[in-house]
Amino acid sequence: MALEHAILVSLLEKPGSGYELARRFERSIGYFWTATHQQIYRVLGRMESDGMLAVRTIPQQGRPDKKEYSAAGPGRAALAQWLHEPIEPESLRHDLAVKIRGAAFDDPASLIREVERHQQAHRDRLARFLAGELRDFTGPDAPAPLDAGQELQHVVLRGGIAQERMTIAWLDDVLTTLHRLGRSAPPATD
Amino acid sequence: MALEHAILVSLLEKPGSGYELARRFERSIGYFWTATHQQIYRVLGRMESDGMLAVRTIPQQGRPDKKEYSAAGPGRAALAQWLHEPIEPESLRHDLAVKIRGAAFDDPASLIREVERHQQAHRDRLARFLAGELRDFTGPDAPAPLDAGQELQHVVLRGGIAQERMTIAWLDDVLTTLHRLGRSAPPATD
DNA sequence: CTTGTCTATGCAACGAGTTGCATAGCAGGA
DNA sequence: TCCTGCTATGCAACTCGTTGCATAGACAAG
Repeated sequence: MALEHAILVSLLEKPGSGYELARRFERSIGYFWTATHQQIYRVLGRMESDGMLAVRTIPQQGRPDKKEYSAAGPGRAALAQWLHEPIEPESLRHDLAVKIRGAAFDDPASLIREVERHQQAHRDRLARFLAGELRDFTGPDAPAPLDAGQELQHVVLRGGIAQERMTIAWLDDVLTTLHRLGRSAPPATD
Repeated sequence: MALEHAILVSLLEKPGSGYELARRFERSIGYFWTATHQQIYRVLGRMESDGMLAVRTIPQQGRPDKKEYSAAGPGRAALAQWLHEPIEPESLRHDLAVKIRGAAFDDPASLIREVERHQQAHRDRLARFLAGELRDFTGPDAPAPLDAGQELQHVVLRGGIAQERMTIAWLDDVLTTLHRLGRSAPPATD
C-alpha cells in the first residue's frame, strides 16, 4: 500500500500529472520504488475519488487535457499518519538468487553470462545514481546549503548507491564461485 | 512467477510437504524469497495438477495426511528451461525510503525510533545469517569439502550477509542525517 | 510517405500476494 | 483447567502488479 504514499510524497515535492509522475518513477522516485503508468493512473483515480487529492484540469491543444494533481490537506494528513505508523522491515525477493541456487541442478557455468549481464545492469544503474548525485547534491551546480528535503533525498540516494556497489561486489563473488565450479565440477546429472 | 521455481529448487534439494516448504521459506530459502503457506499450497496444487510434481500421501495418526511432493522429470525440465531464459534485474521496493523522503513534510526527528527499529531487525537477521553460515558452511560441524550445491547455497547466503551489513551501515547514515536535521532545522510547516 | 516516438489518458484481464478464517488432535505451561 | 502453540491443510475475498490494447494529434527521421 506504499504506492499511495510514494505518490503523495512526490506530489508534495511538486504537483504534476499522472504522466509526469510516471516519468518521475523512472527517475528519482525509482531509486526506491517502481510503478508503471497503469498503476499510477488507477491509484490517482482512487485517491481523487476518496478526496485525498486536488485536481486541476489544464486544457491543451492537440492532445488530451492534462490533469494536474496536488496533495491537498487530507492527502497530506494521511501521509503524516502513515509516517507515524510502524512498518515491517522489507522481505527479500531475488530471482537471480533462485537461479544461482537452481544452477546446482543444471550447468553452473551456463549461468555466467546471465550473471555478467545483471552485473552490467547494476553498473549502469550505479553510474546513473552517481551522475544524479553530482547534478543534484555534490556538484558545482547543486544548491548549497541543501534544505531538509534535499538532505533526505540525498541520504536515500546514498542508500541506492550503496546497494548497487554491494550488489556489484557480490556478483563478482558469484562469478568467482561459478568459474571455480566450472573448472572443478562437472554439471550435476543425478 | 519465480515462486514456482523457488519451490522446484527446494524440492530438488529435498522433497517435502507444503508445511515443510513453508518452514524452509522462513529459513534458508527465506534468504532470498518469502512466501506464506497459502501461496505455497496454492502453487503446489497448481503444479501438481499440471503434472510438474510427484506426490506421495503419507498417512499419519491424529493429524491430516501429509502430502510429500518431489520434483519429477517435467518439473525439473521446466526449471532447467527457466534457468536458460534471461530475467530482468530486480527493481527496488523500499517502504522505509518512502518514509524517509516523506519526513521532509513532517518532523524528521520523529522517524528516528522507526529507523532504529528497522536497524535492529536487520542486525537480528544478520546474526541469524552468520549463525547459519557457521553451522552449514564454515564451522567445525560443516561438511568439507562442500559440493557444488552447497557452494552455491553459500554464495547466496554471503549475498544476504552483504545485504544486511550494507543496510545496517546505511541506516547509520540515515540516523546521522536525521539527528543533524533535528538539531538545525525545525519541522517543515509550509 | 511512412514509420517511429512523444505526450496523455485509460480499459480489461489476469496472475501474484495478503489477510482472515476454519478444521482438528496433541502437548506443555500457568 | 484453560490457553497457547504446533502440525497440516485448505477456502474466500480482497488488493497489488503486470501485460496487452486503444485513442489521437504532433513532430522528426528516413
